[in-house]
Amino acid sequence: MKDVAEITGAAAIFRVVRERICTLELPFGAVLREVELAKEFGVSRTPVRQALHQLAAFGLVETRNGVGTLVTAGDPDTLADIYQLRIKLAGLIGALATGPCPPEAAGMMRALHDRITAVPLPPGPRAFWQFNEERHEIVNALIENRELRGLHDLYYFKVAPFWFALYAEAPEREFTLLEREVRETVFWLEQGDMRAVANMQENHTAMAARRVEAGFATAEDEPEIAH
Amino acid sequence: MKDVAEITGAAAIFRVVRERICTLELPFGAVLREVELAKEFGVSRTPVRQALHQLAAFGLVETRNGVGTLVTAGDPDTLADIYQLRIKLAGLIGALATGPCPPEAAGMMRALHDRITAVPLPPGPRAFWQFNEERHEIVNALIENRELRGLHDLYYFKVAPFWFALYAEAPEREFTLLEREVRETVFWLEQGDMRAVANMQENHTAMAARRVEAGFATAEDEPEIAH
DNA sequence: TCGGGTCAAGCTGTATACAGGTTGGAGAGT
DNA sequence: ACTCTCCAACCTGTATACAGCTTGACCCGA
Repeated sequence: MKDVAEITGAAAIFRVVRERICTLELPFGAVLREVELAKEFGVSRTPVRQALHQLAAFGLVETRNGVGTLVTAGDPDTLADIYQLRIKLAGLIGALATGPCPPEAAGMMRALHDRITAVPLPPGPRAFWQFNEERHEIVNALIENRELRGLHDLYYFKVAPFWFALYAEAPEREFTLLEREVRETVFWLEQGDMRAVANMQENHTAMAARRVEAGFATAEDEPEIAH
Repeated sequence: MKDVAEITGAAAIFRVVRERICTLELPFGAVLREVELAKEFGVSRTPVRQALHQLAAFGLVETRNGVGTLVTAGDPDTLADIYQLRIKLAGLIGALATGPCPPEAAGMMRALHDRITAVPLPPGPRAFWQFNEERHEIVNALIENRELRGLHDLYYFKVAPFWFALYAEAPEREFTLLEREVRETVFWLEQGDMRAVANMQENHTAMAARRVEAGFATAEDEPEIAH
């Protein structure tokens, strides 16, 4: 009756809404109404509320009584805090790594790289997002410490909307950087050096942080639309 | 009508249940029933469910359909992962510290130390818990990075039940160690050295991890009750 | 005596009805 | 033309009713 891989109500809604936020399909400040989502997913408000509350607990949305659920717009300070921590978390991947990385990861990452280089330039935002999503999942699965794995995943989605916004500014630059990151990751995975993979993640995250913060600063200087 | 400091329904229930778990008032495997909590707090099941789902998202409880909500019993591997990460998070406090610590923190910690040394030995588990809770809150408030602050707080409650179990084994030892930790913290806070405070936190957390894991190992060796 | 099937009690998951809060606009007064 | 007031529409928060699942006890048969 149902799809094989279908997840139970609230979790599915959680994922879908999270992806919409991360891909800016729901931009900062967008309002989510429980009844609309309930209709869309064919359920009552109850599971929808569950998903939204969980998103709120993770800081991606903010619920206001009588108004709705708003996609959280990060101020520059918060953004800096998030990226600072995310960089350190990437470093911890190496610090908490005990052995060499499993060999199948290199193959998966190489397959991803092949698909990235095969795609006609420039790919659409959707393809760009999915490439990075896949990269993230492969790397994330390598983290042995379950708690760190959860945190690394959590903060990936927390910075994702800011990072994804860069693609609209400079698609070819961001795509080139993604290809480079995947290529370097393939190299170190084939060496089996988990520490190096982590260091590289740390570097690329730090670079992304600088680009995002620079973009944020210029965006702040621009006059507001319809002010 | 209501208490001044009263928090809105679900958040209050969340805190109360969390504290009960951390103080082992609700031991591992204990079942929570929504209707019971609803009666106790004088609300319907709805806010109770909200609180329990949030606790589940943080890994402190586990909800099973048709059964109830069970307090999560950590296996040794999970416990090791949690402590490993918590130690690293303590280290990050120093790594992300930018300036000297605010002077009022030293005064608060010293006042706490005075109360600890003034209490007749040995204090009850409740007093022991509250002393540590207060120590944690003072230190946690010093963390500048909001994200790290949230994580440090989260993992404090995640290891709390395991750590608190040590008190039943050796109250005087644990109390002495707590007094020592607070005393050392006062010293470094008065020096204004945030890095040193963080290093000390890291060391004390690592020591606690060893004691907890040792206690866990012996507990595993013992025959199960009513096996 | 033991093993298996059945069922009822009790729990969580979901849907719906109601209460409380917020907001934007209509309309009267200046 | 402007401002203030008020209110109706709409949204979330809460309570309650119903559906589905789990489990342990009871009972029957071998």
